[in-house]
Amino acid sequence: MSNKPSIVKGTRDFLPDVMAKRNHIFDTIKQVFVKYGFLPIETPAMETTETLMGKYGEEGDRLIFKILPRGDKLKDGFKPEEALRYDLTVPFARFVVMNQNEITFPFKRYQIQPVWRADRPQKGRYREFYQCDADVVGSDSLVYEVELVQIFDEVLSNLGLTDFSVKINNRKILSGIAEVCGEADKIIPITVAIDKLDKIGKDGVIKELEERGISHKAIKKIDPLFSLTGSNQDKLKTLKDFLADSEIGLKGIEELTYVIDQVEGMGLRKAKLELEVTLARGLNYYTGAIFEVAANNVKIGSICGGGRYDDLTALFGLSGTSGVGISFGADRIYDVMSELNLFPESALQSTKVLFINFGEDEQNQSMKYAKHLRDTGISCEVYPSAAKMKKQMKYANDRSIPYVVMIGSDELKNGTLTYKNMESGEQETANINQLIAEFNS
RNA sequence: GUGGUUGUAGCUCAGUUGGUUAGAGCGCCUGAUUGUGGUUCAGGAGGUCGUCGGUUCGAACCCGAUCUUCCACCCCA
Repeated sequence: MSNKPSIVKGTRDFLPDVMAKRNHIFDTIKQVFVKYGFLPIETPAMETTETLMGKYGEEGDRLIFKILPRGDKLKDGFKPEEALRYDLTVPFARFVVMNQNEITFPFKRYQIQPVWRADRPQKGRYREFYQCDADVVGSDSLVYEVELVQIFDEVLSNLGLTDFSVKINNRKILSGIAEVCGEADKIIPITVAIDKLDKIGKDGVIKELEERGISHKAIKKIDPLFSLTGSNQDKLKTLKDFLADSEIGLKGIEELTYVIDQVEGMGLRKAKLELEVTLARGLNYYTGAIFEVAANNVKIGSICGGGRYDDLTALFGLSGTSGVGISFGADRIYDVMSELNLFPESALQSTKVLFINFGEDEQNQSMKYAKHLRDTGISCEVYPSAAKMKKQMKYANDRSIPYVVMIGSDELKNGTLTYKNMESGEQETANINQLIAEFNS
């Protein structure tokens, strides 16, 4: 009856060498979040279905993992009351409403936890994956949009990415476009269609707009937006003329102009900031800025996303608290970094020294020295038995431990130790204090 | 959710029209080396061919179901 064990579709085990690299990503992100004044929180893996349902568009509900009810409730029509969280933003909105009296606004929080989607897996698309979110609620200041773009730039530059684009747009501009075309009520179908410009091209988008019942007159009006070119400033100018009759559209232009001017004024390290009118994103709670980050030259979906949402907490009974936030897709960033070979060697090392075990007396001496090394902050371990030396050396080699220390009968007698550099193969004899001095130099 | 694709040793993959005992490279284990890993040499172990069922004298190969992988939609990190 011992069937081969299996793992749930779209999920993964992480081995130590993979974890070292994943932690490198998480640590880098966390460090930047902290530097910008964000505070950590966590929320439960499960939320009530009521909290989650209806927040992610029609498609979103389908992708939420529902938890089967238990006991008698199971008979009662299979109505799930609990579900695994689909992202970190909606649970955060719920969190803010419930804890509004304990937190200080503007509240800046970061959160690094897994989320689950009942999707069909593909490369770079998992059913369990981590999001690393930073959000601010309680302020509609555009200062935060500027800072969030800087955070994208700083994190990804620190991770070693050199070629990536931060795409920015504004939902108000999309509303303005729909308004100017006389199809104000069709903003969702319009944005969903033009979002695909990259993928299906201009003709494909036009076809899709037709299928979605947009008038030919409106399509003709939208047409020039498909071939928007030039610098961000050029695009802003063209859009401003295009949206001249739309109050909301002009408001979007004004916001976007501020953010772009500020960011460009201060400069970015590696990121390219690109205004992209066709950037829409599926989440329909966005109301202002919309962000997406793409790694150029790697064929994978977006690696980060984000935007401003004015009404999200209102859904849970707290109005007047605008929020804006971003999310790093750690799993996709991992895939990109693997493909580009960007993980540093140093992300792999753990134990620095292995004590070779030659017998009981030698082991006792090694344990004393190991404690000594650990007290000075050097990570080390003692091989647990007097196995063949070849086996012990191989263990050090396989674990990429850079030094081994040998204490045999001679060293025991003389109060010395022999240490070997595993990379160069050189070895020397010293006493414990000299060894510590060597490692700390 | 729709359509397609993949599965053979720990890993990457061969495997002829269905025909004895299913192979290679790498990795692993043992020895050459009783105080020296990574290199070299010699030897060895390891497979219910994803799973279940069917066709056949006979199935890794043909058929069906199922799971998994990847891809295109949908959507998204």
